[in-house]
Amino acid sequence: MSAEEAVPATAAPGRVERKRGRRIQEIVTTAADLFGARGYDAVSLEDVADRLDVTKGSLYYYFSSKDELVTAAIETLGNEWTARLEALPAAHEGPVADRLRALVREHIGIAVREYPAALRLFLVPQEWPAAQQARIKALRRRHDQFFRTLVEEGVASGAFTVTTVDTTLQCMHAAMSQTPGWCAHLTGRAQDRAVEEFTDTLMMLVGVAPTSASS
Amino acid sequence: MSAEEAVPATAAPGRVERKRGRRIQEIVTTAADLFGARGYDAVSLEDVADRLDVTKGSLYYYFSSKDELVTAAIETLGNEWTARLEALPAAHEGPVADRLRALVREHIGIAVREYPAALRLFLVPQEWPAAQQARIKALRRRHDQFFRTLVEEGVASGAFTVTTVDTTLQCMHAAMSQTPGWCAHLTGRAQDRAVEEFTDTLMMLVGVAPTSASS
Amino acid sequence: MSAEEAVPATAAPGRVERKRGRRIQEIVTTAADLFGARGYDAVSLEDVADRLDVTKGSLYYYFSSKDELVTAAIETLGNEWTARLEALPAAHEGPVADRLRALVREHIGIAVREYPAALRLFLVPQEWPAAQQARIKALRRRHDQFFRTLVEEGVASGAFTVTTVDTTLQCMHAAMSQTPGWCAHLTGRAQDRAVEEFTDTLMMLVGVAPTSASS
Amino acid sequence: MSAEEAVPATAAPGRVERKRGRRIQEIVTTAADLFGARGYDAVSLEDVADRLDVTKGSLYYYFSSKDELVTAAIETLGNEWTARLEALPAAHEGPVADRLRALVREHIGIAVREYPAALRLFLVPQEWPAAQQARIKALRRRHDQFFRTLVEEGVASGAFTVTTVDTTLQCMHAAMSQTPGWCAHLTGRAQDRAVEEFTDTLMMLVGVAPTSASS
DNA sequence: GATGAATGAGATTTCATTCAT
DNA sequence: AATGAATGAAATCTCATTCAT
Repeated sequence: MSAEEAVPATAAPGRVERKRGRRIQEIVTTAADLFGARGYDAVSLEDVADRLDVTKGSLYYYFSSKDELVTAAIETLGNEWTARLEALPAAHEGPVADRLRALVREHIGIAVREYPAALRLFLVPQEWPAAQQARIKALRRRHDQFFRTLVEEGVASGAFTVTTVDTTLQCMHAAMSQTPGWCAHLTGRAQDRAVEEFTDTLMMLVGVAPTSASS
Repeated sequence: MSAEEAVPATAAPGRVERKRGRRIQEIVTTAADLFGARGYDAVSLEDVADRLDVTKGSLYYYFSSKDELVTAAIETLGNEWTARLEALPAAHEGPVADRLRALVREHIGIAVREYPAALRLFLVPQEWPAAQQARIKALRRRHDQFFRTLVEEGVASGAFTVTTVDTTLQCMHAAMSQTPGWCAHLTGRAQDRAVEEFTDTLMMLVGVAPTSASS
Repeated sequence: MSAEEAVPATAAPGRVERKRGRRIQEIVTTAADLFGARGYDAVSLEDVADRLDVTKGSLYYYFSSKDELVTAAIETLGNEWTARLEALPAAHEGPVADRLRALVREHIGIAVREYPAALRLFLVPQEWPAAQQARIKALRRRHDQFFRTLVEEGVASGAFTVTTVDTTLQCMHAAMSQTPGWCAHLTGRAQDRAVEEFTDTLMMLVGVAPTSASS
Repeated sequence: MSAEEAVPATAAPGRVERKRGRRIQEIVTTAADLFGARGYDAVSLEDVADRLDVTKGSLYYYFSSKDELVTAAIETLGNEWTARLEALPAAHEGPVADRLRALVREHIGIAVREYPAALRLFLVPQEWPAAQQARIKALRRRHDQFFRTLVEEGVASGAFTVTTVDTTLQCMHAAMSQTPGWCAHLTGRAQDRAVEEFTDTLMMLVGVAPTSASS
C-alpha cells in the first residue's frame, strides 16, 4: 500500500493508469462495435456489458451515462481510424488522384472488414446532448480534413472537378458509410473487387473517370 | 356524389370498408410522418396515438403490433414517394441527363422538406420480422427501379459513364439518404441552393459534369 | 313490420324468439367449448367471437358481461349433460351397481368425446361474482343429484360401501373431470378401453371390485 | 461461524451466490404461495412484487418472464412438497396400507392447509413454452413415483386390489387436487375430520375398506 | 475497481366494455 | 340484430441509472 503511493502520481502514467486506459479501450471498442452494428437505440448497456462479460454497473464506473459511452466509442473509433489513414504511405506520394484513390480504398476497406457499421454513428445526427455534440463534430472535422486536403489540392491543380468541396465530401462519406451493408455478404476476392468498384465509382465524384468503365 | 353511389355495392368496397380504409390511411400517414421524421425507436405508439388524438388501444384495433404499423407506414411512405417521382413531368421528357437530374432533385427535395428521417427506415437493415422483410424489400426495389431505368438508358445512349449501374445507384441512394441531415438547418433559398448543389454533385456519379463548377 | 308485430308476443315463443334462442345456444355452446378447454382467464371474448365469426359487440347484445356468458355456458352445458344422463335407459333398470356403472361410463364418454375440458368449469371454484355463484351451485347440485340417488340406493341396499356419500361423490366427480386429459390422445378402441378402465376404477369408490383386476 | 468460513471458497457456492440463492428462494416461495393460492392468471407480477415489497423490475432481474417465475415457483413447490412426503416417517414403516394412508393424508393436509390452489398448477395443462414443459413433467413424475411405488408394493403383496396402477393413481391425484376446494371453508377439527374422510375414501381406490363405514 | 441488486419511468400489448350507427 | 370503432385500465416487459458493499 505505502509502496505504491510512494510513486509520484504526476510523474508519468503509472501502471495503474495504463491498465485503466486499456480497460477503457476494451469497453470502448466493444461498444463501438455494437453501436456501429445496430445503432444507438437498439443496443442496451446490458448488451455491451454482456459482450464484455462484466456488469452494467462497471460501465458506469468508467462512463457516467450511455451517451458518454457512445460518444467515447465514436471518438476512439474515429481517432484510430484517422490515424490509420494518415499513416498510409500511398496517401502521401504520387499524383493526387492516386493518393485520393488509395485513401478511399483504405477507408472502405477498414469499414467493410473491421467496423461493419461504425460509420453510421458518425453520420446519423442523433440528438446528442450539447456536451457531446462538440466532441463529435471535432472528430468528424479532423477525419474529414484529410480527405478535404487532398480534394482541395486536386481541385487547385486542375486534376479534379467538383461542384463544391463540401458537397462532394459529404456525398463521398455517405456512400462510404454504406459500403459494409453492400459488401458484408462477399468474401475474399469478390469483396476486394467490390471495394475496388466502389472506389472507382466514388472517384467520379471528383471527375476522375474509371480506367475501364461501361460508357 | 350520386354518380358514385350509383355504383352497385358489390362492385366496389362498400361505404364501410372505404371508411375503414380512410381511417387506416389517416393512421398510417400520421405514423409515416412521425417515423419518417424521427425514426423507429424515437417514436412511441403513445406519440402516434397522441397526434391522432386517440388512445393506444385504438391503434391495436387496426394494427396488431408496432412493427406492423411501422411497416405499413414505410409502405405508404414509399408508395407515395415513388408515385410522386413517377408523376414528375420533367422525368419523362428531354435529354436523359435532364430527366435524371430532375428525378434526383425531386427526391432530395422530398427527403429534405418532408420526411427528414424516412430514408433511414429504408436504409437501416432493421431486424424486421420476416413477414415485414419482404414488403419492404419489394418497396425498395420498385423505388430503385425508376432510377435504374434512367441510368441504364443514359449508359446505353452514351450520355452517362459509370463503373457499374448497381454501384452507382447504391452510392447515389446512400448520399441522398443523408441530405436531410445536411440541409435540415437551412431554410428558403439557401436550402434550395443546397439541394441543387447535391443534385449536381450526384450527377457526377454518372459522368455528367456540372455546368458551372470549380475545376 | 306491422305484420310481425301483430303476432301476440305472449302467445308462444314466436319465430323470432326461437331464432334468438338458437343463436344463444350457438354462442353458449361455443363459449362452453372454449372456456372448458382453456379456462376462464385464458379465453377472451375476442376468442369466442372469432370462433363464432361475429364481433365482440354482438356477444354483448346477448350477454351483458363476460361472467354472464360463462355462467350461461356452464348452465347450458350442465343442463344438456344432465338431461342426457337422465335419458339413459341403462341407468333405470337392473342391479344398482350396473346402473351406476352405466352412468359413470356415459358421463366419462361424453366428457372425453364431446366436451374435452368442460368439466373443469364445474370444478374450479373460480371466484365468480357472487351473483353467479348461486346459479352454478344449483346446477351442480342437480347434476350431482342423479349420481347421489344411485349411490344412496346402493348403500341402503348394501350393494355399496362408502365412507360418506358426499365425499365419495366428490372424488368421483373430480376424477371424472380429468378423464379427457388422460384419454384425449387415444382414439377408437383404445379410447373405449380406457373409458372402461376408469369406470371400473371409480366403481371401487363404492366398494364394487372390478371383475378382472390385478390383486 | 468460523467453521463454515473455514470451508475453502471454491468448494461450495460463495457467500454471494448463497445470498442470491436465498433471495431467489424468497421470491420463488412468495410466488409459489400466491400462484398456489390463486392460480396463474389471477396473480400479477405486481401482486408478487407487492408482497415482497419490491418493484416489478426487480423480479425481472431474477426471472426473465412471468412464465419462468411461475415455473420456478411450481418447481420449488413441487420439490418441497415431495421432500416433505418423503420425509414422512409413517410412510416408511408398518403395513403398506397404513403407509399409503399416511401419505395420502399428509398430501391432502398440505394441499388444504398450505397451498389451496397449487395442485391446479400441476394438473392444468397450461400451454407452457416448451422449455418449461419438461421441468414440470419431470416434477410431476418424481412426485407421482412415490405414490406409485407404494401402490405397486401393495398390489404385489396382495394388500391392494386395483384395475390398473396408472388409472388408480390418476384418479387419486385428481381427487386430491380438489380437496382444497371442498375443505377450504372448514377449520380446526372439522377440517381434520374432512381430511380423514377423504383419505379413507381414496383408500377405497386400492380396495382398502374404511374401518367404520356406512355400508 | 467492480458487482449484484434494485428502481422507476416508460414502452408495448391485451382486453372487457361501451356506444353510435 | 349486429357491427366497427374506440376506450381505459391494467398487465407484461425493458432499460438507463443509482447505490451499498
